[in-house]
Amino acid sequence: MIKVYWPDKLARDIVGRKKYNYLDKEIPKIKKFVLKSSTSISGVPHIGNASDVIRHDALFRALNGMGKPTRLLWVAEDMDALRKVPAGIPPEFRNYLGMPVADIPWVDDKSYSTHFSDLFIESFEDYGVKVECKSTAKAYRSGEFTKGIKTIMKNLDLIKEIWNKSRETPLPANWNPWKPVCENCGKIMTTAVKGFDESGVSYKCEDFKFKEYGKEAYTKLSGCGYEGESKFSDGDGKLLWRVEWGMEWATWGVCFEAAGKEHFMPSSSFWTAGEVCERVFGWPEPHPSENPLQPYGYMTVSGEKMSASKGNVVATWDWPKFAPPQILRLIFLENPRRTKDFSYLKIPQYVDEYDRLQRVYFGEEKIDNERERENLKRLYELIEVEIPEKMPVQIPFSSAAAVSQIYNPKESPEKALNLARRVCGIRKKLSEADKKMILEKRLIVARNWVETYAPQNYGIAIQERVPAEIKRSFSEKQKAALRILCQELETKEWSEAGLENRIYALRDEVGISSKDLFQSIYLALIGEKQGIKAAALICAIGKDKVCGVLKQI
RNA sequence: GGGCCUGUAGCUCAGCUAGGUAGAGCAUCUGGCUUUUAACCAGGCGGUCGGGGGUUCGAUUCCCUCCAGGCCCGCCA
Repeated sequence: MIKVYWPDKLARDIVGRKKYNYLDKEIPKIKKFVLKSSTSISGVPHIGNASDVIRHDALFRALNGMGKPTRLLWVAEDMDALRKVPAGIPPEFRNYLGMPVADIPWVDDKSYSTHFSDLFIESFEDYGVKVECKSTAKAYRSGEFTKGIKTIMKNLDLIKEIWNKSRETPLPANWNPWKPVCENCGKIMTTAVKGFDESGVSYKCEDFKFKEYGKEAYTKLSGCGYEGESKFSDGDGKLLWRVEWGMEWATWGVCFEAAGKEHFMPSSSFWTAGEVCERVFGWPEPHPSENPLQPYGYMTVSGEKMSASKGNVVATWDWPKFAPPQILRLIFLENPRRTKDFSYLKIPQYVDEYDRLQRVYFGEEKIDNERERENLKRLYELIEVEIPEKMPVQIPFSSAAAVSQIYNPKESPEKALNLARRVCGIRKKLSEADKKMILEKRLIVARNWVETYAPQNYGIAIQERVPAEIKRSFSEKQKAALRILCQELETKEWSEAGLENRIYALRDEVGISSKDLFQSIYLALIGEKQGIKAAALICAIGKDKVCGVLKQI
């Protein structure tokens, strides 16, 4: 029996679901399975935001794999107000607090939210994610939600009954879930509804106090005092969250949407929205309850939640510059319910894991246990951006990092490629496609990683002074070889290839083993028993520095 | 104070929803590699499965409890 990877299992659960959860009836046959992922655009969309999209995409692939017609929606929650100016955004944006992010000007014709959501959407391609993009602001204003809003307004008593289940104080008699945008000042947080009928509400723009994320004190937002009316059919406003969520599901026919754990607390939004979805709209709430994916945990960086307002974020479009996008998919698809603490130093290890999965997939690495093998192959399919036709050439990330420091792949691509080939013992001739892949997907990426996130001189740190115990450990032959090497470096100009030949010849002249010779070179220069291509290393460090070290022997 | 999730080798994880004397990769270590010495090959080290109870012939797997970590607990989305 082959164990089914969680997206496949979840996909089967979704397809096999029979009944409503609040209504005693059967779910009609579903023609198209709609998955929804959404992101609130409070600032720079970061890799933590991508987790929701990537996990839904895995499920999307699983359903497609079952031959089920499926749509994957991604929704920008851009009718939501800006509640805090995130780190990295000019402080003047304080003036826009309380306005829908879709209405805040950026540069050119872009709004604050389209600026960020466009960048986010463009970056989806790097991760192999294809989605249909939606925006709540557009949906409200284009009339896409008008029918849903009307249904809500016809069923206010029922909605109050549902919502009151999770409240201590019941909603007041004149309560209405519509939140208008102030026609005068453009804020949505400051509008207080004063009355309503079946076509709209009347409101006054009043001062509003709220807590900014991470702050104890209340922030006061000034209302402009304007009194006006907001018609539901104009869509210049939004429904309160719990109601909005349920209405979205019904409007778009959503079968599944995972969300962060805060939505799944008892009496939290998922449950209210679900009941609204079924009892008000008659659409089955998206596959709820315990499942392998939800509620999912967030990504933390050194123990802190990654969030736009804290500023400890990596933008989704920056990640591929220093790590393969498949790695991010891997991190999010493994153990999805667990909170992930991330560190840049773990990247080489994750890349090794990815490479291994690729080898297993192409049968280059044998896994005896059939179940495990199938599992790993499936995981590879789900994390790969585009599955290659045949097994690609692999360069371990740590080797790539070392090579990229000796020859900067951006400045001398041919030299870096050559060295990488020799370091990794690749004999076959590389095709142009191989070269491009190794250069762009590995060497340049590794170099960026080293420059930005890795310890200085990752792997090729030359030691200024040779420690006494290392000197003492050298045999007479080793010392002799190093002295000769030093002398010849000083008196002659060497090419890398020439130097390599000379080192091997030296081995025979002095009469020591390759191991002893190479070990002494590496121990003297970098304090390690092994190292990368001695000749290349010496050339990269420069003969002056090398001789400075070797003279100490 | 309450709720939910998580806790398996140094690291990342599998196994746990049909309970049967602990698994993988990476790292580390050892050996091999006479122009592939950070590649590659062979091998070793490494965990009383967070602690304690219980059910059972037998529990990492089921139940209870404690501990630790994460997240959440607003007429915010």
